[in-house]
Amino acid sequence: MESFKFFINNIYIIYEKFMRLFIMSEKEIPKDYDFKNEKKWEKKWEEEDVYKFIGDGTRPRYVIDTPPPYPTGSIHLGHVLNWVYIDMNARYRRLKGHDVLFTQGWDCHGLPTEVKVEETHGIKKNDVSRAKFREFCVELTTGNIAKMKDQMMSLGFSQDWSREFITMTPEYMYKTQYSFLKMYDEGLIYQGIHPVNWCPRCETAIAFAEVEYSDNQTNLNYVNFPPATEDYYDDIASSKESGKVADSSEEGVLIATTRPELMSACVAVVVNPDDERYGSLVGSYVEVPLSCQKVKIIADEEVDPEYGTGAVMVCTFGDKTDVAWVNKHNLEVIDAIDERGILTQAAGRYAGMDLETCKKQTIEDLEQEGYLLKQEVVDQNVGQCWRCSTPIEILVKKQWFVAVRELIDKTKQAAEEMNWVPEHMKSRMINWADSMEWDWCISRQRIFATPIPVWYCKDCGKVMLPDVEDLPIDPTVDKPKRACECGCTDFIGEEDVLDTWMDSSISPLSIAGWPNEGYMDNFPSNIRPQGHDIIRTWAFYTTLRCLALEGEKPFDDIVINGMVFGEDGYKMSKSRGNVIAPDDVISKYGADPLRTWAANSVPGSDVAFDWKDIKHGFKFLRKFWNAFRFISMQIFDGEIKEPRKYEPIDLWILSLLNTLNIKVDEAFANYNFADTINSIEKFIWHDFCDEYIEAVKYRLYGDDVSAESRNAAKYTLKTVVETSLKFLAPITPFFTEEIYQYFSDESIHSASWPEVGIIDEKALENGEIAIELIDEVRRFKSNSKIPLNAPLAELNIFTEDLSDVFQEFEQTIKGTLKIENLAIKSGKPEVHEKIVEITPDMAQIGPKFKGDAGKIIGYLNSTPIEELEASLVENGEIAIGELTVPQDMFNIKKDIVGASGKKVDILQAEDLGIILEVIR
RNA sequence: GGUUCCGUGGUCUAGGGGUAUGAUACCUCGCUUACAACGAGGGGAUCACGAGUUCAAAUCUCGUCGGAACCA
Repeated sequence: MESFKFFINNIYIIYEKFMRLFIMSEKEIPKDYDFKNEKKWEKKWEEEDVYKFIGDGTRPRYVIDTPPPYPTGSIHLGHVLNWVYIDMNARYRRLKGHDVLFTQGWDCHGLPTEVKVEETHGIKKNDVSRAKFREFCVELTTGNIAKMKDQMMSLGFSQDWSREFITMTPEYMYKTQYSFLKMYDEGLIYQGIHPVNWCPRCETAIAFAEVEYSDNQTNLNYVNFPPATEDYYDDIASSKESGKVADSSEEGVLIATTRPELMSACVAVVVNPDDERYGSLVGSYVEVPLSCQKVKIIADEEVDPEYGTGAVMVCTFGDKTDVAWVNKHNLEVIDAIDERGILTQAAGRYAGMDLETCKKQTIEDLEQEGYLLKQEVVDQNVGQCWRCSTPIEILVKKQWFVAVRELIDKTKQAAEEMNWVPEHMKSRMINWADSMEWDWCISRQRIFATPIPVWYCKDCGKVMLPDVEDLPIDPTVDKPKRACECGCTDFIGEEDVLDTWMDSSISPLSIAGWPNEGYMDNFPSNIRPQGHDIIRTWAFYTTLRCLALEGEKPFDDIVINGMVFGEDGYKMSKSRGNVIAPDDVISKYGADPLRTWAANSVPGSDVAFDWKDIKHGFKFLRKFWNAFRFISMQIFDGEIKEPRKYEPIDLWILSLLNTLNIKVDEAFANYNFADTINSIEKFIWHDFCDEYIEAVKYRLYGDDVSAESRNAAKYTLKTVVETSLKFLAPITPFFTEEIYQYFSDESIHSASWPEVGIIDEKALENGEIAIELIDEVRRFKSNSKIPLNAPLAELNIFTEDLSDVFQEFEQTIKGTLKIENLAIKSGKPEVHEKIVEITPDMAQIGPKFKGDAGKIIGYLNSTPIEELEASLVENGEIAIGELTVPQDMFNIKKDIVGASGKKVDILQAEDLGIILEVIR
């Protein structure tokens, strides 16, 4: 019976133990931080609508003009850098009590999507109807957006997705087309001709970025342009009609050209204004050989007098300088080449030839008719089509334009009014605005884009616009509601579409709800975050458009992020093969370490990706986790009250914590992101973990510690962790949420920025001194191979002026270092000091002795140290000739030599000016 | 070709008139009732080069060389 009772009893004890273990384990913190939990928090935030913009004006608004990326289907590290800045900013503002409008847009339209669709469906865009082709594009884009949205969420970006905007939707097209009509009405949009880069083989316009340059050699032809006789011509028409042709042998101006085949499109001859050879000829006329039009000789600094003859013919369009000259001097335009690279009727007898044949024939004719004087071989840099290497031509095409030049001054003014971070980025936009020579060509010969909302009357060609209430329209499908003024009811719909920058350059308006009433509440945006690569596009166009449409600058602050470089030091790009996918990083380390990498940078500076930075961020979070796990064993096991009395070391760490609060707050507000993460890291890792936790361990589990002191330690630990989590929350939202959930049911991202509590200057200063002393003794233990937790019999601190401080921290010093007897004494232990090094303190000596400073340095270097020491000991100064330098202008390093009878270790803490005597 | 920025231990970086901060890597030592993926210590930089201003230059000025981004 007894044994049964014993058995039952035992069972009960085991059961009880098991239950305690079970209950404990529920509360127990996992040994390692598991970043796979990120998914869990993502869901929680979404379900709780943590990022919803309220917009009722009860809280100050903070509106972010988020970049709408191009939906390629995957985000890259450049996006990560840009969006981490945005997200930190958004989260910081929410903590500070703002109602944050942070949404996400998608800039859908563009050539790459069209190309991709052609690839995947095995078609050319004209093989199917425009509607069908667009449908394919929308389908592809919709899928890509979904993928990128997922990736953004896995990075913890806190957009309010209920306000997402997509530029290919009818709602957005309405806004883009409305903006077109509004600017057209104000005369800021017009139709005109414009030079474009053209590949005659592919028969398509190509962007400057698609032009490849190649070096080769060609002939420079010296051609005589004889003087023109005024009455031979009617305007610039050929003199041939009158049958009178200038004499080829009569000396006019000798032109050097590599492109004689374009002579029929020659509209002027240009010389340098300072070129004495031609000074008297400027303003007079010469006749172009063969095609016989009369052209004027004009002057321009751009002409290099050293090249060729110093006289250049301008034609439509041999190269980019021709375009510049035609514009600048308002010259005629002659289309001599067609879209296939064939000479037109304008080329007279050469019409129908291809360029190469024409060139050959022209040279032959020039020679025969006595115009060609000389040929020489020169190096040439030819622009070629990147796909087929055909030399590109510059053709003129009818296009739609925004009258940029009318708005330049206003745009510059607006740029001046914005707060640029960093400041120097402003000059990029100002310089760009100043260099604007051509208006903004907004028409594109594509399909997947916002249609240009105009029709042309079939009879009179007049432009017909839709009514606003009918927008959005597709003029290739929809018809005008009215007849043309001329009575005609037949119209041709514009097939060209709008440049995609026409969509994205109204983002701050669109985000604000424009053009609906009330948009002014959310416009201008508080902040525009973007990369420096698109200052000349997105920042410039947005500013221009918001000024044109609503007469206001689009945003107050513009924060510029740098480019992301690969580990090889070059900008990340597929062609270079140095790309790291964000997903690779996330699957190995989680999103937070990637975010700390991005955060550890400053606006405007390019950032190199490096795995070791990711690992470093990961290690920091693990360190924080371990600290939390350690203190969790202390702070969750009973009631902790706000203490009435703190120990001095508590006041030290709390004062540091509150100083950090101010610093991080300012750093976030000023976009000094590297400052935020670095100062938090330094505080947590070194001040808190390495110093404070070590210094309070004895209070947590020592036997002879008062309940009051123990409680104060626990309360301080809890306060530091809970508070610093909030500083870190904008940077590492997942990690901080995970820990915060042990303190609160609420999300940390719904919390408020912590109040700044006590900052006790004296505690900061004295705590620093005490910590230094503790470090000194710990180093001693470490160097002497004494375990850090082994007791020391005696420590005597010899100090002249710090005895109060050490008295104050006596318990902490004793407890942390396990010292049995601690004494604070004045004077010195029975040892003596010897000066081993004297160096001048230039910060003092320089300003005082000026030109004589060199003498002092020389004297110190050339005089034996014993002599210097003797002088200092005797007089407290060193005399050098007529100069007298007091002791405090030197940095003096001393050694302690000899000791008393007792076996002691002597330590010097030079910075504190104290001597420690340790007895083991 | 133009505009803007940048050259600081092996690598990355802070600072921006008084010889230099931190990280990382490396070497040595140590398992300390959270963390060895940790802690302590150590070596390692004439701050790209040349000239100028100054008592004093990594720092200011000019030039040279090199790199990057954007634009043409």
